[in-house]
Amino acid sequence: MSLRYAILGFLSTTPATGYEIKREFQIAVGWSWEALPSQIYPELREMEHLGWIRGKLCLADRLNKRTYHLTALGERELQKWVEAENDYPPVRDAERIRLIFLDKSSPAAVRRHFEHHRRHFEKQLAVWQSQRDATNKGTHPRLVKRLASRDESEHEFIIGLKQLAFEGNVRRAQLEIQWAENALAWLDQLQAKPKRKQAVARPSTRAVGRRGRK
Amino acid sequence: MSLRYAILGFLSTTPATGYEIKREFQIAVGWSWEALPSQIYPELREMEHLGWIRGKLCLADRLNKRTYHLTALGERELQKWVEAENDYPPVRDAERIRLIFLDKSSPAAVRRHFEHHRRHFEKQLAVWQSQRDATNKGTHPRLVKRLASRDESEHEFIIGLKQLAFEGNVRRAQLEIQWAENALAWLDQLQAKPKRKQAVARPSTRAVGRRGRK
DNA sequence: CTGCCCATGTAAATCGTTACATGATTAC
DNA sequence: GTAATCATGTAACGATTTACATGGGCAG
Repeated sequence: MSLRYAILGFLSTTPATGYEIKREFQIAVGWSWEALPSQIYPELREMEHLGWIRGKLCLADRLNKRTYHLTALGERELQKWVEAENDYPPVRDAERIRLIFLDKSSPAAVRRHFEHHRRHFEKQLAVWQSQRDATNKGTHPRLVKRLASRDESEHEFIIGLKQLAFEGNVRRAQLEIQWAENALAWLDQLQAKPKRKQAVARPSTRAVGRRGRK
Repeated sequence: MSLRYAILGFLSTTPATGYEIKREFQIAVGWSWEALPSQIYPELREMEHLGWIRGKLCLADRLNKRTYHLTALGERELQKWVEAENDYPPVRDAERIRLIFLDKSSPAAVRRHFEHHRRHFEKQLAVWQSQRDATNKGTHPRLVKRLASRDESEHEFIIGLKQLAFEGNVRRAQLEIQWAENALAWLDQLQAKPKRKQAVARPSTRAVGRRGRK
């Protein structure tokens, strides 16, 4: 049911069409909720039916374009939801399951696993960083729009919350990259001295924390 | 479709009944895949039908108890899956959506949000730490079982992978706790000097990294 | 006039949750 | 005997993905 509120939040900054929502929600990262048009359009209909949003047909464009905006009820419902205690989803991590049972595979296969992991989070990091930086510089377009309708005295608070959100996302991606690099270093070490019983190399608990990024 | 392989991996260490699988998969964290009996039992049936596992009725207990073990085909299918490139799930983070749109709420409501976040990950941390520690000390029961059937020369590799997995989970939980504490410190600062325009407190990018844990 | 982006959907299938159901065994 | 735990499910619902469908506007 979170998709509903993610859309509602999006519309609380500015009215938008289903297509515009689709664009933000389809970009793999950046927004914190991904969804496809086949879910978005029915959800918009449903919320209009509930009276949380209202859609206006833009005959000006002669396209079949509907721009939705929040109603007073929709605003209240959004407010209720954001203040409610968050319900954390169950842990489901296929990457970890794979890693744990890769112990019958070659080091090369394990290496591919970590390299893919690193690449994945490097891509995410780039997106989160650009959002964070735009937020810090005050050029984030959606943040700018949101500030426009609010009193100056509230700006510090509004900006601060976004900074925390994006900074947290950056940190998460950095952690995953560091972890993968630490794991790759461990593999290097294993392969370098393949048959020693002495001085066993274990993935060091300490080394993870150091910043060894190139 | 990952549930199938999570179960398969579980059974690759030791044969088990649906109920035993259910117990591990129901514990909120600890295992990296949560699932309920209503999903597990049908999945076992289906995999038996596919010939990946085989179930034996334990008449000894006079209970309707079926113990499943991997077939050679099942082992191959598991191996294929773990080596396949991981497919990362879409980003869906209700916590972040809430945070971003909490900007019309009171600082007290925002504080509750961060405190709940910290509590949630402190609980997770306790579980992951106990698993990591048991792995490091060599007392993790499932790891011990897995090592038993494998050649001594493989042990270092097998143990190392588990350590990496659990260490990564510990780090993730620690990151979330640090982040929440940093956020709470920012709130404190905001409320301490409520109306100054000078020396604006922003959620510092630097402070997150420091270790300020009690 | 072709291909791309705008713009909106529907239908079927899959994956996961919630609620309910049943009976046997074990500890008090 | 009665409550907890063992042990296995089924049915309905909800959320998400995949595949398919349609048509207008605009640039080359």
